[in-house]
Amino acid sequence: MLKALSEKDLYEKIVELAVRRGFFWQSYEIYGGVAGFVDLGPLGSILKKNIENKWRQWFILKHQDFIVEIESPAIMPKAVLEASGHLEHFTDPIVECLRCGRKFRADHLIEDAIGKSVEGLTPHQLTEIIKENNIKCPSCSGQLSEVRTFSLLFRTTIGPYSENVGFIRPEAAQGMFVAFKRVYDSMRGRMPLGIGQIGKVGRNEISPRQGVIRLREFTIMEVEFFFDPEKPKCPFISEVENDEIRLITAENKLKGIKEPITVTIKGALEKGYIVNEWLAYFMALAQKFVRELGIPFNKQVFEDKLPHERAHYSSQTFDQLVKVSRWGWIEVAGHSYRGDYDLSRHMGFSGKDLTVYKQFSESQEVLVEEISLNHEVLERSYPEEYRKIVNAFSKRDKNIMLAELKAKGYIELAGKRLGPEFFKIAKVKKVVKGKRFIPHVVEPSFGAERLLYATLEYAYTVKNGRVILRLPRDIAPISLAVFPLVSKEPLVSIAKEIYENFKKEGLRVIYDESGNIGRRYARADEIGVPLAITVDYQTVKDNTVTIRNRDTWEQVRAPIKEAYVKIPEYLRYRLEFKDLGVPLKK
RNA sequence: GCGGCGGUCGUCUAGCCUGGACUAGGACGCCGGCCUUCCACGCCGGCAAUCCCGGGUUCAAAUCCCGGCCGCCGCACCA
Repeated sequence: MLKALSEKDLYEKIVELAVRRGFFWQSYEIYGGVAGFVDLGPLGSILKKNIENKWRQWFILKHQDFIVEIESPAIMPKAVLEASGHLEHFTDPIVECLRCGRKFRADHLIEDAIGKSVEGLTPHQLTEIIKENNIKCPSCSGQLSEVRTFSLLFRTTIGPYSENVGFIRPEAAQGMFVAFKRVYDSMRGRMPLGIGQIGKVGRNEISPRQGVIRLREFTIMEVEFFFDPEKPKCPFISEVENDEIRLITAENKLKGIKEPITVTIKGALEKGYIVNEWLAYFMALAQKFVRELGIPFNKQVFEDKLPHERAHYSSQTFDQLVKVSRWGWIEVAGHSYRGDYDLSRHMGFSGKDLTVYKQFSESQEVLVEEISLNHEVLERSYPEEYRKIVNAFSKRDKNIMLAELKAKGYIELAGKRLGPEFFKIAKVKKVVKGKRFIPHVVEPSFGAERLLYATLEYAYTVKNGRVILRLPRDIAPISLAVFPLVSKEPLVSIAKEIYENFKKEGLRVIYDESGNIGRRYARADEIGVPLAITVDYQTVKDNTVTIRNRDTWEQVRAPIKEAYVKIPEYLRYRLEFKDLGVPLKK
């Protein structure tokens, strides 16, 4: 234990390197810092953009005819988060012990004490239950405070009126649900349709203490994928069906088994471990994407979340976990089946039609839910407003009213909130040429900063006492270093010219002539520059340079002209190092 | 938010217990120069810390005391 405390762990080494070389550091340092916020430095911001671009390749560009990217605001009006359920569910009821000061989740505490579910009760009701049952602090038996709520949402106000409350979004998803109809229309009614977004989100964590791993403001990369629930098949599943993934199944978790099983995507679908093909497809892509960041398959696992562990909107969620040194398995992505929860809620709360229409090839008989008024109950309860209500009902869209009833538990007509008892819902057979439906949604959602950290951790290696960041060469923030062997003419001029030419090719390049060649290689290795070109005296004679491999320290010699063409190919993994030139004898 | 421990150049650290000789020392790094024909070489010079912030005790505070901030560990929390 003492040894563990005195020796630096990998996390500390990464943080030290990150701070020193400009990947990331704690924000607001000169004012003492604030927990849960980081700045990305010059190298970190490039690395993050490269990770984002790789995500883009895997999730957007690969499917660009039907998955598109948008940007929506980080600040949301209250109404959106009311509809999404975050205002209600993103809040924890908390009680404090008046004696020892410990804080507890009030609902958990009560459920433990009286063995009954108290889900959905107000803080006031919870306080009453605590009093009635004389529940005390489980730690010191002290008196408990009133129950209050702690919201993980960052609150602000919009404009000059303080009653106009807004929040920083806790996920990018809601912006995409709210904009669904616009995107759907601009994509000319494409179904299935994916909407992706990369953006900052905020969650006001109570006590984030895991550096870059647990942030109050971070970047999410997510796709909301909308499809017809009657056509849940993914046409690309054959591309990935033989891929193996490691799954911690719900079944095994309930038995207390936390070891993952290895199954093919096909097997996981057949056995019902994964409920939907699209979800499975995105999980397969997710695994490959993370693999390309340098995190091997056997350091990744998907954990099926049990109902009580899932977010309010989800009917199945897999956490995608990767192994890191200090904290073990951390979640880098969530893969959720959100069903029609979000669109239904927004339809009910906004009163806007968010269904899509599909036409049948020929008329079909379908079962349709139809809502009508329960006139008897209505007339008895509201004899005076009866006619007004009937009138209002007749003017409204019946599908939207159905959604409103499901989302809110009531429909507002002529100023009255009418619960389900005022309506009749019948399933009727109809012969129609098409129908409207609410798309279902599957969501792969990644945390960019966690991926960035994990990427650094897997890249970090030590060779001969020197640090080498073995970043995948297509995401390394700097692609190439150019050095004169010694800082003398004409080597310097030649090296600078080569440096300029690579910059013109659009590469991120560094030029360095300080110190000696060994030191320059070492500095480049430490920030993960995959290749280094060195101009030596032979360059003066025959226009060849040496190219050095960061990972092996091997060198090849090649004509400069060839290097301009081949190095970009190497960086895209289209060439291997040996293809760059002839091996150099030591 | 509670409890324990900690916070000194960019990084790692010496000093703190036992207040004064500290103008806060070193190493690495970084910058400039010399040297150098391939892996943190050598030499010279330089940059860099009002010792986390604020208050107190004292003739005197990096050092002792109190509060705050931040970090680590444990508890709680983590849709």
